[in-house]
Amino acid sequence: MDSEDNSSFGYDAFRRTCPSHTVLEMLASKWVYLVVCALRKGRLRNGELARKLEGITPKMLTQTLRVLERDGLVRREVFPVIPPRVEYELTELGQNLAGLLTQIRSWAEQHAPDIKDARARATAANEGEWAA
Amino acid sequence: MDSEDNSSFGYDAFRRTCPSHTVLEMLASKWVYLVVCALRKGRLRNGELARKLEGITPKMLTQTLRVLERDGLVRREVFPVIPPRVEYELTELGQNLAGLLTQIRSWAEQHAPDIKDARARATAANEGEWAA
DNA sequence: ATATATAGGTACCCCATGGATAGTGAAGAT
DNA sequence: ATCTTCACTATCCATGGGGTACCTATATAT
Repeated sequence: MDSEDNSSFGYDAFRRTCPSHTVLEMLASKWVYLVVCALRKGRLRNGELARKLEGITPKMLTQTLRVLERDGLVRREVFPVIPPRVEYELTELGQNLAGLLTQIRSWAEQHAPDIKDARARATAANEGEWAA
Repeated sequence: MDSEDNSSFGYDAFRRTCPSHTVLEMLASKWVYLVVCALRKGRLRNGELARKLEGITPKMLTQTLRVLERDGLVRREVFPVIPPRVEYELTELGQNLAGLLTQIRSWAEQHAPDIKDARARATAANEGEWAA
């Protein structure tokens, strides 16, 4: 009587050892979000992704793409030409996820002002605190 | 000509300086996911959360709750009794987000097997690699 | 012939963060 | 008097996120 609302298949992300927990850990990354969103509308090259994701370093980009490839969300295609050409695209599983992540991203964009306000209020409250 | 698909309000999570980017960073945390999901069905005490979220340490629980409170997603209510009693519940904004995060969690639970398989295949492929 | 640019990625280092463990305070039960 | 509960804090340590520099192999420019 405490598995409650887990979704139909016996998987429960609240349990540390559950596979879905590790999936959640993998998804819990800023760059995973953004890379998946960026690939949503079609395949992109490494350099194109690097330019689109402002502030990502080559290392983090590669690392993130490797994880996504390993987990079957992204497909990597190498063209044996010089200079090298590598393209990345979402798999079907990745497309599926991209829909949800895009919703999160939209939520973040829509509610950014609310959260900014909340933070400002929190800061103000804390600064008032030393007076008490 | 490259803001493309950002959602209607001029916010763009791909830009490092955009408020929505910092919101995404805040959401990109395993414990934020799980705490918000856990609070979805009603207010809970610190200890109840700790028991529900297997593996969370008191420090991470408090830290996560403080962030969520600061950002206006969670409300904290203290009852001045001994021993202390503190309850947490989602704000309206938090409820709103919880719907999306629960979808992600469901997705993780549904597709955990797919991803487990993909990881197994990736590992097998890498182990075959030394033979080539 | 040498130098430079390109594209994608690796190697190395550093520090911030996640995470574990122990401690705090106040009242009531034993 | 000591122990227990509850919600935290404080402190320490290790992991890994993140930055920078470098590498490879050719085509082009000089």
